[in-house]
Amino acid sequence: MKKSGRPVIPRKTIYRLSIYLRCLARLRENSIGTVSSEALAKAAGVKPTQLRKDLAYFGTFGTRGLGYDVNELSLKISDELGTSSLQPVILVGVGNLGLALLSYRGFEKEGFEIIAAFDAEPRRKRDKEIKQPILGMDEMTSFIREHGVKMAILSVPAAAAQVVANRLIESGVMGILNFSPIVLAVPEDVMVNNVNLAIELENLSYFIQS
Amino acid sequence: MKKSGRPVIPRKTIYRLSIYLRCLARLRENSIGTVSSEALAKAAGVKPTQLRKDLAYFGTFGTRGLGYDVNELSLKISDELGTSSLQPVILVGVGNLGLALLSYRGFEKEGFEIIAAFDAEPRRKRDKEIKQPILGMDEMTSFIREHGVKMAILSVPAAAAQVVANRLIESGVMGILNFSPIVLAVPEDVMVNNVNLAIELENLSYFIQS
DNA sequence: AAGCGTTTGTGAAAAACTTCACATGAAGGC
DNA sequence: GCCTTCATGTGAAGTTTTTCACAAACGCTT
Repeated sequence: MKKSGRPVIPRKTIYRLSIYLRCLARLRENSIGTVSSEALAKAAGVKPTQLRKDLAYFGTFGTRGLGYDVNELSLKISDELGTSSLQPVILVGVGNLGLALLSYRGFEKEGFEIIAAFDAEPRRKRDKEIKQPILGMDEMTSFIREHGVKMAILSVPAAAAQVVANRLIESGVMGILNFSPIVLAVPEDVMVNNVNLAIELENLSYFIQS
Repeated sequence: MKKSGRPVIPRKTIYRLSIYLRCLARLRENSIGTVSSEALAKAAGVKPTQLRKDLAYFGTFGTRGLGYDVNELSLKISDELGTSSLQPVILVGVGNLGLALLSYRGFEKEGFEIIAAFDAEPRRKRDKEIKQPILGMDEMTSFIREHGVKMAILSVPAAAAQVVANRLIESGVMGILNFSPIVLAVPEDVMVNNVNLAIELENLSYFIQS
């Protein structure tokens, strides 16, 4: 049975919807009420037709001859992305990077909250004051189940990544933002997004040489 | 006129080459001398045919019936990516995230070195000891020129990102790894890779809901 | 030295994604 | 109320990327 009449929205489109949403937020801050696909596309770094195609996947919101209502479009994209409700996230691996992510005040504004962190040495001295509790790995599974956590940020060393990922998935986590420099093996229904800084740099360096 | 006989290698392929390189490194650590496209592809999370197509863009290195020599293939990919030589990188914006990146001991191993950081308040008290100098923004341009810096990591607040990017580009930077949550407007010959954590999370959350 | 099993390399097909071209609809002036 | 102007929405065309299918080539065994 097909799940209602909705078309499958391509992964790349979803990615761009997030970008549009941020551009729209800036327009709102500047009290701009209406925007054309041309202007919004420029702000997002894409072509106008692409923006319109992206939106067409889940509705038609524009007014011909005029453009899009900034507030309305924000709402519709937010709705589509399911960003309307605050999602609880946990972080595993409180090293340098993990600690920085914990202190990063940019998530809440965007609809996410890191509600707890886990580390093999939870009581290790850390330079920085943070508000989230740092718990031991043995408490992880029960915490995930109790709080219905569905997403995790993984910033443990490479050697531990797969083991920890397995435990996360067993406990009910469905999405992992992976900062470890290895490719995780996961079941099909689990989603992994990789952020690998060395690869990004390597990538840059290749293209600026040519 | 076509620029020598070399085909243009797609961006995505370059990205995957970096991944293959890391998988090969792990095989080497385990003293594995030969690997089939099937095994390597599995480790990298891609299909075997894709791996072979990717390699075919710049040569043929395998032995039919046997597979690839791990050392040789590592070398060839490294060569292609131009990762053989250490690249100097600067970081701009020493906030939470910037500081974490400075402390991150994963770049050198991969052929990059953050040789200096810049901040509007270079003398601000920071909790952590780091080895790189933190300089003022007024010293940035001369530093870039003197050291022939071609790549920069941008981790300043959104409001400052475009202005700083402009200055980086004027000074000679050709590649920017952008952590600010805005889309930078840059000339065609300048390459920007965006890393936006909120978008990655949003992306995850969308796909685990369906 | 020939045959067998295995794995690469690659043209061709398929799928995914982007861009084009233009008809359609809405707002505002005359 | 009609006409002009503007910008959306969308089928079709184009491009890029992935996957398929299979011939060619190598090592190993006999």
